Amino acid sequence: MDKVYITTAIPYVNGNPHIGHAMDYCLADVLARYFQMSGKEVKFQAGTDEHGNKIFQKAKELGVSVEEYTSENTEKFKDFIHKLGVSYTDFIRTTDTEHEKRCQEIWRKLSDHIYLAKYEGYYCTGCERFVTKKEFDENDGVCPDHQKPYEKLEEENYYFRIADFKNKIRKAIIDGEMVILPEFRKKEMLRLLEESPDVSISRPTTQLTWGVPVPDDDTQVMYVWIDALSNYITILGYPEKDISEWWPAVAQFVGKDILRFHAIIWPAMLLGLGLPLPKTVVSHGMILADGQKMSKSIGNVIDPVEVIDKYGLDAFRYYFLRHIDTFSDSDFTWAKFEEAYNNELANDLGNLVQRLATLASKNGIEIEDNNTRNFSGEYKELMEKFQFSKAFDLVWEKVQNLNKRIDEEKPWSLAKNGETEELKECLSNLISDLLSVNYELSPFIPATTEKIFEVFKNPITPPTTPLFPKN
RNA sequence: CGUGGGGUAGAGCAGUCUGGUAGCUCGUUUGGCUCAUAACCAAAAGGUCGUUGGUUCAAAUCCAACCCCCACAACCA
Repeated sequence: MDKVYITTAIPYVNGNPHIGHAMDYCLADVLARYFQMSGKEVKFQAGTDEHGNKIFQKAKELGVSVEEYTSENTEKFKDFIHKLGVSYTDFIRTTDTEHEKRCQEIWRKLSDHIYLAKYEGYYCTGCERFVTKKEFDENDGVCPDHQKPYEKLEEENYYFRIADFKNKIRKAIIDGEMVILPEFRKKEMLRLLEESPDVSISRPTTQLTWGVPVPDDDTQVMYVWIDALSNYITILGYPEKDISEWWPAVAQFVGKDILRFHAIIWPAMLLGLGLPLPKTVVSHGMILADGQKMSKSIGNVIDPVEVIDKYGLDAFRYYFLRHIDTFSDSDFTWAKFEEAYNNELANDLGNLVQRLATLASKNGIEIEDNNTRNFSGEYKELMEKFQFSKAFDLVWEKVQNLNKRIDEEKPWSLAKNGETEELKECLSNLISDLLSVNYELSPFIPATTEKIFEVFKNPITPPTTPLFPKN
């Protein structure tokens, strides 16, 4: 049996789960369910990124141990993932001991490409971070948040020599060995690749302690990259285990904001380890609130949990998988959401199920349905190109066509005229086609499609409460 | 000259690669149906395709210049 591996970006647990994380999970989940239904064995990773100063400080502020803090937050993310109905199979925390050990092994294996160098720059003791030259100039050398002049500071860091891999990465991207989606991001990445400097991958312990220690140097701790990115393979047991049955991943889902790390640093690491590159890196767009970027300060943040609590999980999945484009930025407003909910979920699909079930049950129709179901060619093609919103559109067209057909074939007239044979055939066909459509809807809105399959088991019984109630 | 995306009916978008009567959804108006969650179906109205110039028998689509909006620029998606 074919095996496929799908990954999601691991969120940094210093905040609450938000809509951006939800996108990652939903997209990956649709693909996972699709592959599962296609008879593949699926491994689906999810996890949390838990190291770094921000988390360390946050815990300190709250007066709890950092272990307690990260555990609590990880639970929040797990709850969130469950709430989204995500069918992940494996969960990783970067604080897992196994992960930390494996990370150190990975560091050792990459050591030919790692060097120690001095970094000199301007540093704000208030922010506890270096600022860019540009930022320094813009603020006239004084931190606007702390009203303190930046200090010139130098520190020693380990660097990972991206330059060693640039040619190979470029070639892999161009040849499609590692596909970057969407296409326009690929171009952007190729350009960024050319400019990519070697990347700093450690911090002195004087600055950062909450992280994986650098092997054989107790004055340095790993900075995010090797620690976080390696999760995709440490979860599979790398390096002790042979991961070739799962790796390379068929798809790695990331937000466009972190695509560059997954298209440059991550491939460089893999090449350094002698591992194949992921087959596809899928970058999804951002969700805008009424045309604007969501931000806490503007106060226009859409909380996915609120949407789910108000309208149900599948309504959420429906909107975000169909009306939010898979690749480019799309807009969310409550008005649009409600419109889609009422017109499409309730009127198109909910009502279709209701009217067909009622017609069948009133006329004592029994369904003989032992067809093996499968996905249409066009649907498969779109799904395998990760064009989920397009695939969803395609299926929805079929839903609407069924409503059309009912109107054309007028089963209620057949019943009135006592044309029982014709009636039976008409309804059986309609129901059978609905169930085929339902099958294709399953990766997107699994709970609803399960209910629909339930409705059309003999004896056919119309849902007692609407699938998508209005108000 | 930082990089990338975009400007097409009231709104949201497709069409641009591979030029050839401008399309979809919602909304609006009108008609039909009655199985259904006042749901469903049909039809109509509505656009100088950002601007200007060029290529062509023909341009939303190719070329050039310009205007406007948005995102990104080491992790507050």
